[in-house]
Amino acid sequence: MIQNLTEHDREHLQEALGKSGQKVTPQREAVFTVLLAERDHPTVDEVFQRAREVMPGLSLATVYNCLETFVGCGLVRQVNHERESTRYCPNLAPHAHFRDKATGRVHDIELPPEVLKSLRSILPPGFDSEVIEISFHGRAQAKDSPSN
Amino acid sequence: MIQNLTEHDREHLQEALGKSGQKVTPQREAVFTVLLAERDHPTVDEVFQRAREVMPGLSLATVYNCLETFVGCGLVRQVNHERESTRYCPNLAPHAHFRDKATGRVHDIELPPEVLKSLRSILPPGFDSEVIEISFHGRAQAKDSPSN
DNA sequence: TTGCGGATTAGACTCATTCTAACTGTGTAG
DNA sequence: CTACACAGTTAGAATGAGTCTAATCCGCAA
Repeated sequence: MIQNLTEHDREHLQEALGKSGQKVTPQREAVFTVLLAERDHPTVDEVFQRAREVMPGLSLATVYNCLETFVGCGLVRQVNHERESTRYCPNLAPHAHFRDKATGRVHDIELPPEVLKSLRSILPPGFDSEVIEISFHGRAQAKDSPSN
Repeated sequence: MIQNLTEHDREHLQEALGKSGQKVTPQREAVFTVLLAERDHPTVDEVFQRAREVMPGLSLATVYNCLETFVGCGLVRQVNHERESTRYCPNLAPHAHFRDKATGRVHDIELPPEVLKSLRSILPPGFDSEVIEISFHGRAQAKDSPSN
């Protein structure tokens, strides 16, 4: 079940929100509590359901707002970051992607075998990966090179 | 503009489709041609628009079908693989994610600094990345460890 | 009190994707 | 030749995550 925040966590919340000029509200506290209670990468809807157990009047929109706020002040990370349209590419060689924030363009980045190998090596025993997706997000000054 | 497929590419298409018991159709050819013509990681809708220039009657559903078929027989890769609900986690340390196909669960995988560094090193000059997302997809025999 | 502004709310809306049911065209058994 | 099967295609409806909007709430300052 959902416990209250520890003093430490409440301070953490307050400080992070304060830094970007925002306040602790009961709703934010509830959502944050849910996130800390069960660290299973919940979806927005799961957060909503769980938080409602404690605060029945809470609205879905508020959960979206809270999570956005938290991400904005670095309290929480989004896992499925890029939730845009799916894109396709015919480049089958192992490669990473780089999304240019400025242009929205996606560039292919070659992925040397040794890097791929070092990546695989970080998986604990018992984890068997078929697909690895790597995507960078940032800015590219590069000219319009033939991506892919 | 959209050229016809080279003989080589047509054979490639035919072979890949044939292997999984499917046929080359004019629509599939058109969609494949579009993918090869401009390798800019188009969205489904972009593929649709471009393919329509050549085949005006083509429907959006067919483009979805074709792309799914192509991915299924390994002709094409999906870039934005996981298009599920966005998930959130309060683990701010650099880490990768592992999605267990069987359970749908997401596990955090620790990301050692040297691996992170080697990843950054594959970026060509001019590419400046703020965020790196790494996600594995596969199966985990591991017990229900506190994913986080 | 009054008014302001940030936060919250319900519900409408958007938009990518999926589903459905009808239709087409080709191949094959009779 | 005929007809049945079946994969592929089609338009449009349905779904579902996420966003937007306009109304309301609430604490605080004048």
